[in-house]
Parts: sequence; C-alpha cells; structure tokens
Amino acid sequence: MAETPDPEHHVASDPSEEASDDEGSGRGDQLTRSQAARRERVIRAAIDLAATGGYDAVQMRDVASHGNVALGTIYRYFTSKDHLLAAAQVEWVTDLERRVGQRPPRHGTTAERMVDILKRATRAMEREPTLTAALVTAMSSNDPAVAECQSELGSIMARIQAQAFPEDFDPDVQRRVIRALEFIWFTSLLAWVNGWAGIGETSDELASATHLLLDQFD
Amino acid sequence: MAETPDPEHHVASDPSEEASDDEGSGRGDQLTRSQAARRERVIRAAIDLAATGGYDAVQMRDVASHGNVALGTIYRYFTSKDHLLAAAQVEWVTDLERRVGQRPPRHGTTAERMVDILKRATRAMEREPTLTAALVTAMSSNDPAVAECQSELGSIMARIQAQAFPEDFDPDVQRRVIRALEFIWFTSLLAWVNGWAGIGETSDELASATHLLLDQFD
DNA sequence: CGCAGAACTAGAACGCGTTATCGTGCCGCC
DNA sequence: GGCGGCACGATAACGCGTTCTAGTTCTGCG
Repeated sequence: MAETPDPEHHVASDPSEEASDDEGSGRGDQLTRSQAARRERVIRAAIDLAATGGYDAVQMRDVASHGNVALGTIYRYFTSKDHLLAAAQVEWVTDLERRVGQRPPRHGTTAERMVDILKRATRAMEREPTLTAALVTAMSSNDPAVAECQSELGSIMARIQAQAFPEDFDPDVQRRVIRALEFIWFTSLLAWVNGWAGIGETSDELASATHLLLDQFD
Repeated sequence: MAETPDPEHHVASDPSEEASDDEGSGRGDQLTRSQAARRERVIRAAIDLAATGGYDAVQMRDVASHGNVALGTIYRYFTSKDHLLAAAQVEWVTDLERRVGQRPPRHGTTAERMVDILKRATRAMEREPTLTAALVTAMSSNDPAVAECQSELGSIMARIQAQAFPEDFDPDVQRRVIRALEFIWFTSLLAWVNGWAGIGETSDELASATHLLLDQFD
C-alpha cells in the first residue's frame, strides 16, 4: 500500500479520487492520489474522537488504529496532533462557508447582517461543543503548520463576513472591521472553550462589538 | 521545614514576610506565612527559565531545582505548569499597571490616549519576547486555575485602559469598548507569539481597531 | 523482470508533565 | 515533652505526544 513521495504536510485537501486502493494518473507534484483517502480517514478518526471526548480523547495511538494507519504515518501527513486537528478545523469551516454562503442575509443594517452571520456560525459550533473545544484548542498551538491553517481559516472567515457588507462599503474600512471581528471572534471562542465565559456571553460579546464597530457607518 | 495547611492553589501573592525560614503570627486561614517565599522562588525560577528559553524551557524538574523545592511541592501551589506561568503573568502585569499608572496620558483624543497606553504595554512585552511568548501560551490553557488568573488579568487590563477615557464617557460604552479591545489585544498577542503575524502587524492591528472603535466618540 | 527507493506497518524508545509513594522534620496540642 | 498531622523532599512511576528502528510492500523505471 504505498503511493507517492512525501506529501510534506499538506494543508489543503483535494479528494481527487475515492477510497479503496486504486491510483489514477501519475500526478507527481504536490497533490497525491489515493493516499488522500488515507489522510481523510485520519482526519475523520480525529473528528470522531474529538466529538465524543474532546481534545484529550484524541490520542494519536487511537487515531492511528481508528484510521487504520500506523502511528508514524500520521506524522507523515501532519506535523503534530494540533496540526491534525487544525486541518480538521479547516474542513469544518469550509463546510460552514458552503452553508452560510447559500443564504446570505439581505435586509437590515450592515451591523445586523453581520450579527446574523456570526450568530449562525456560533450556533453551528454550539451544536458540537466538545468537538469545537478540541479544534479551537488545537488552533491556538504555536506549531508553524497550524499557523498556515489559521491563515487559511482567516481567509475563509473573511469571505463569510464580507457578505454582510454592501457593495459600496469602503474597502479599507471593511478589511479592518473584518480583521477586528475575526480577532474578537477567536478570543470569544477561546473564552468559551476555556471556561472564561459561558456561551451566552460569547454571543453577546460578539454582538456588542459588531454594533460598536459598524453602527457608525449606517 | 513545614509550615501551614494546604494553600489550595492560591492566585494572589501576598508577600507578608520575607525569605529565610521564619514564620510570624499564626494566620490560619487562606494566606500563608513564609511559604509565600517558597511560592515566590518557584515563580521566579519559572520566569528566569521562560525568559531564556521560552515555554519549552520551563521544565517542571528544572523549576523545582532552581527554586530549591521538590517537584511535588510545585503542584501544591499550582495545579499545572500553565497555572504556574499564568500566576507569573499576573505578577508581570501587576508591575505593568504600576508603571503605566504613574504617567497616564493627558492630551489627545480618547483614541490617541488609548493607542498610547496599548503601545506602551506592547513595548514592554517586546522587550522580553521569549518570556512573553511563554506566558501568553500558558494563558490560553484550559486549566480552570488559569481561567481565574485570566479573569484577574482582565480586571487589571481594564483598569489600565480605563485611564484613556474622559470622566464623562458613557460607562456602558466604555465597558464594551474595553472588553472588545481586551479581546483584540489578546488575539494580537497570540498571533505574534504563534507566528501568525509579526510584531509590527500586532501593533498596527491594535491601533486600527482602537480608532475604529473610538474615533466615533470624539 | 528485477531493482532502487520511498511510503507504510509494527512496535520500541524517549521526553516531559503529572501523579503516587515513602520517609523526615517541623507544627501545635494535650 | 512526647505525639499525631502535615507540608516537604526525594524519587519512582505513569500517560501520551513524538521520534526512531526494522522490516515489508507498493511503484515506477530501465
């Protein structure tokens, strides 16, 4: 069951083919063939474990056996446990973008639309509290590979948030507002996950900040 | 060398007496006698190690030997390595408050005064980058004891920031702005420490957000 | 077809945070 | 002034992330 050269710790997931053990054309470069399936199995195993028992329940030996790979193989795809969970987070948020993107809010002020978007995202995470806790914990690691996931995640969040703004909104201000809200959003999540605040406070915090930032531009 | 009942993981440091091995009046309750000196030695050792080699260099066995205590003793005062470093962070920020509090900015707009305060705080941390990295890393732990330190630290930061506002500023808005900036401040630090951004971007981020939040109240 | 090489497996090994064990000296109290 | 208790020291032990070692299997190429 061997395939291609070292993936060198990818970030993006490109399911160019499915499971089983086939391999298609020889794409010798960055992306890989059916070993993307292996990668996917590992992430899936991590998510399953995290959803049940949180960060501590994601033990690399268990991930290995649940994903039917050897322990060492995981470290060929991910630099660390945190990187693995961060990659899972990227997948999760990618899905979120797809869902939120389908029904962009159309009425109300910019602030109200933004609050709507953020609330929807927050609710999605509330539905899987232990999973979210595990992922957020991993995202605050100082592993450089996690930093890449973080930046990728930032772009996605920025795109999601951008939907709240009208066409003619000042682009520079928009960028800065998005950035500020992204930061507040992250700390709010961290505060929730680490028990500094309840989930309600998290939501209130975000709404408060959103209005402080955006009401002035009505 | 024994003294008093279990400190049960204190947060506050109250140096009621000095080093050596004396013990004063029998204060049987929460605070302790000369074992505060032990606690202080441990924190000092942790800070020294962190300032040199960062988070990873703070190894509990080394902290124990540098602080001249047994490994197990550290865990009588702190629930975890992160709690120890969080306690150190509280001390550090307490000092910061003393320094910043001495020369509160008096001219300029509210936003400008706030930027001044935040810049000064940031500069103080830039001077000890590895130490700051270690402390910030510890602060984002999900140890409940760290959460207490975090909340204490939040109060201190709030007091520091409050100096930027004029007397007649709306108290509710002030509270919300402080909270928002506190969150952005934290994520900025984390971003710096985790390599998501350079130190310059951290500073810019904070200034940008401050103006977005406060310029409207001129 | 056979061979070089890299990815994978299995599992031992290592580092460090954390916990448990046991012995000792200082405490207040009867 | 002896005695139970407890904070402390010393150190072994445990758990889990991460790394290392061998051996095996798959793949592409001459």
